[in-house]
Amino acid sequence: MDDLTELLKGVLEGCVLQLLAQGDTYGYEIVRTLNQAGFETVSEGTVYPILLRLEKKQLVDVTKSRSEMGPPRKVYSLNTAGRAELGSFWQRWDFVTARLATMRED
Amino acid sequence: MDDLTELLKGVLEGCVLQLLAQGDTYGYEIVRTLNQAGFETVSEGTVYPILLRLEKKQLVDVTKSRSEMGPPRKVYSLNTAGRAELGSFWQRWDFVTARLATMRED
DNA sequence: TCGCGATACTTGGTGTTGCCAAGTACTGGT
DNA sequence: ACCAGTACTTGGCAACACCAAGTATCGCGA
Repeated sequence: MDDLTELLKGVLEGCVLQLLAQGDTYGYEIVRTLNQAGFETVSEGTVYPILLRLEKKQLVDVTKSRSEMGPPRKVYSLNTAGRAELGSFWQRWDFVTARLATMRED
Repeated sequence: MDDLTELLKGVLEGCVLQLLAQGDTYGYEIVRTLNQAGFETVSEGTVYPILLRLEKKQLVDVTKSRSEMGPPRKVYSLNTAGRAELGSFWQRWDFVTARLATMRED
């Protein structure tokens, strides 16, 4: 698959929100989940900035938790504002996909 | 509808390619077509750079044509490379939408 | 004839985003 | 002591949509 970079703008943040909605998790795991979900080239340098952004926008709560293997994890959990933002994301996504589907038909 | 800016990255160029695939046209008209297609806030400052980009990438052929109202138009027509790029765009788009649909289900 | 509005295109600067590379640091196994 | 795997950070880059302002052409009404 060709370069998806531009098409992923805004989308990856939505993906991370969606993953967090399915249960608390942390950066390193999110990277591997996204890789298995088909976004094979997404790496840590992409995901961690997203998480820092979500934190700054106060869409997530953060707790440190010890790990058996390696340094402590920053475990993220979606808060109320985060769930609202996720809803807004899907709304915007549906809007765009609908318009594109229409344009494609004509 | 909220701000779609980030979600439109890469998408608008695809839209322009798609419009050109449906017939030769020019910038000013493309803006209005996009506006009527639901992308109401897309303006000239967004569309013209896309057209210059397509021209630079040699995905379109350009011909000047006089207009009854106003200055001459730069009429764009999709060439072979442009049609290939459009196909590639839809392929990438389908890829992303499919992965997002899956992530949403789970 | 003078300006005004609609048409039509250009360009410089801005902010956001994904991406790459490099670095830091903790842990367990050999 | 070393190394691989785990886990997070950060600086710089390129691309894109967007805004604002500017330029230019034409037709029409005052």
